Amino acid sequence: MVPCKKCRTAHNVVKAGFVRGKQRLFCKTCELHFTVSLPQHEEPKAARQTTIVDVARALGVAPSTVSRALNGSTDINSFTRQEILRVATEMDYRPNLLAQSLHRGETHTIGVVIPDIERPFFAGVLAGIQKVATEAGYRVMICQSNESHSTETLNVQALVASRVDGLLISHSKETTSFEHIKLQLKKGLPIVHFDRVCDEVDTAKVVQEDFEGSFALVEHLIGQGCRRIAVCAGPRELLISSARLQGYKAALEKHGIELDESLIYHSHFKKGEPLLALEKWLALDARPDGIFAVHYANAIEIMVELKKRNFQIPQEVAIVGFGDELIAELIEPSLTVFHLFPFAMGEAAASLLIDNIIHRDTFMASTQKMRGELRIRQSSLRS
Amino acid sequence: MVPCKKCRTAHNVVKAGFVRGKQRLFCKTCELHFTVSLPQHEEPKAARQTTIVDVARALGVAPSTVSRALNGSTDINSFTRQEILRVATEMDYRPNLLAQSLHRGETHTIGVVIPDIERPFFAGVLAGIQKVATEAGYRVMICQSNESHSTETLNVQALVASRVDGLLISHSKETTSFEHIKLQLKKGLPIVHFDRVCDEVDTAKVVQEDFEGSFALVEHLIGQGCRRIAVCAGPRELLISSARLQGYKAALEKHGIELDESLIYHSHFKKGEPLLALEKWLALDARPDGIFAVHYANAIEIMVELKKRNFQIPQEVAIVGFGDELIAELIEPSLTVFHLFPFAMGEAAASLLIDNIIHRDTFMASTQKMRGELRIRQSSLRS
DNA sequence: TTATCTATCGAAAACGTTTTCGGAAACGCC
DNA sequence: GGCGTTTCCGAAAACGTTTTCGATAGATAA
Repeated sequence: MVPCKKCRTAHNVVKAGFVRGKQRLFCKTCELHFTVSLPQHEEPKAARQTTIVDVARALGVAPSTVSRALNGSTDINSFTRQEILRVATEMDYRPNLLAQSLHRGETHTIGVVIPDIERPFFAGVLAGIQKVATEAGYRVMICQSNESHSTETLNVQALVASRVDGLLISHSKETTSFEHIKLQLKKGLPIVHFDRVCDEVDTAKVVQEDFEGSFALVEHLIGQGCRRIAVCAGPRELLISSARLQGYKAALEKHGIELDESLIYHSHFKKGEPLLALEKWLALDARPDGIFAVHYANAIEIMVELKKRNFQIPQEVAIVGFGDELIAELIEPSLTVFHLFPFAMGEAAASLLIDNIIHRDTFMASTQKMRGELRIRQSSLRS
Repeated sequence: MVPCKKCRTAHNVVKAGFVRGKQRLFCKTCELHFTVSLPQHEEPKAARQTTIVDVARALGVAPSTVSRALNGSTDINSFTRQEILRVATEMDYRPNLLAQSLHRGETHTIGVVIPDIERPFFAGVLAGIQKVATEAGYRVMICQSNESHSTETLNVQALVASRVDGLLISHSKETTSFEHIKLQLKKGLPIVHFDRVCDEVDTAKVVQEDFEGSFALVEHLIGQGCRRIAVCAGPRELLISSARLQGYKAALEKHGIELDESLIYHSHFKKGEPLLALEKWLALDARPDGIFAVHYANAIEIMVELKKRNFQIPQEVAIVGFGDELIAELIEPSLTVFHLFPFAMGEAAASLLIDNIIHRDTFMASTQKMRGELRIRQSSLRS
């Protein structure tokens, strides 16, 4: 019935069970097992991208020769090269980056993990990263941790699985353990921290003037006559929070103002939270005459609430915040801030990372501090 | 001197030139060319990721068997599977996504092209895209066109070169030719447009209520007694601009207000530009008593300028804008807007795309319109 | 027994590159 | 003409998977 695939005759072919739903046969002459494949209505095979092999075949040369022509190797006749390049463009050849990456062991892609892409600060950083990366021929893959430690860990794993050449990360505020970072670092993955860095590992870092900025803001408040300055601090776990709190304390100390723990409130950058702090402060016998929020958004929230309650700003309470956005300038009164340059931070971080990737062995981890600017506006100017 | 690589004797070996800097030799007995490679101080070979082959070797099975165990094939003994899984986790095996993608011809990655990541609207869309994509097991690669047509084209090419499985795109305002899109579409790449769509091609689209929202805003102004309503329109080239302008015109027409071309100004969403429009309008004999900006940021700019000049808002001039941000709520007077839901738009677009990718042949392109909301605030409320 | 069947596995091809190594031919020089 | 040289190119391996196809052993049915 069914002819053997080898001897083409059917007289010694017997059935031999089933495999994966198909009838199996055995030719006793050839001692060959085989299955009958139905004529299989041949698919029109959606037009593939042309490959190096296609180009080679079209010219009657070897794939390796085409590769040589494309990659500017010297080991090739210039006429041959020109012909190959001509045909390649003619056939609209585009190298398959996957195959290239697989072979070369590098993807020319960098991974970025940020807490929240919707925060203007991080969006700005991203834009800076994109710019530098693109110019250097790198692609960018972005993940959001949504301020969750477990998501952050998953993000890192996903990026590593995609074989990114390096990692840029700003930790979630939940993150207190850095095993996921240490693991990759041990495997040799270049990693650069920015903004919310981690001091447990030896990576290059880009940070803000957290201490200096806070110091400047608080000193400015003192200069305006404030003596009871409350602070809406950040999550205790974050390094940037404590650095900013240190700046606050240092400014007080310099000017001989005693620290009052009841004026310190640790928030989590969450909406509504600063109002709890405010409630607490307003209930004090001695109310604060100045408020410093380590996140400008918190400052704005507090200011809006104070305005609602008819407080005079800055006369009764002066307000300043860390970080800046258009809104801080447009709100009334406009908010005194320590202005940051997120775009520049992104550029710096990406530059460091790419440096680290390229000079993997000689690269020395360093910490770069981005300049910020004290921008004095109406919310604190008592003159 | 130097022994032949084959016969191991040196007595018939002669020099035969140089290749790539290395001495070349020829053994006349074996008729063999070969080069002498210096003992090459063996590199310690930076610890590779463990592969499927490593796992296979550790267990004495074939790589295909390991693959089967990992992929839940039925063609494997359950004990074997367990052993393989055990050893795989023990050796911390992670599949190489590059190799998988190369083989399967799909990357489980989607590409996104947006004009500007720093615009809160697009950041919101991105967040929505990320959420849906991640849940569906897709990674996201983002590019910015910076409102440049050529950059946009390069972005698309780069993403295609990275072999993304599909494309989400919101066009730059420069883009009037869509050849780069048509080309990829012809090659069978699933593409979904959002916000700034293009009606020349048959793709699935997600749009805002551009017409309806504008209509509602302008009708609201009319309801507040405005009769000379100026419009700060968008770039002529963008579909969303003309849709919004149509909404404006339709509202006027419905209420029997004659269209006055001198009240229409086409801006490019650029900072400072709306002020030129304002200048023009204030120079008119009959000044506008209402202003509609098709971009809320323009509305805010205009409002800030009018306040500087001591205009009464909304009494002398009422202002409304398309789109929303926290700043619109906090500025004084707060701005009446047509509120959008960028996150939801991102979710919808990503869902459509993934649908398109999975059901490539049966997928039918459709246009989905996102609901918006008229949010009436102080800048237009005269009562 | 013998013919068939099932369960389980390995070998090898394939995905699209790049790179290594050697072969063929032509060239130069005594 | 013999020797050393250079130029240009092809074959094949490698990157890490998945998939196809056939092989084998034991089980079952005839």
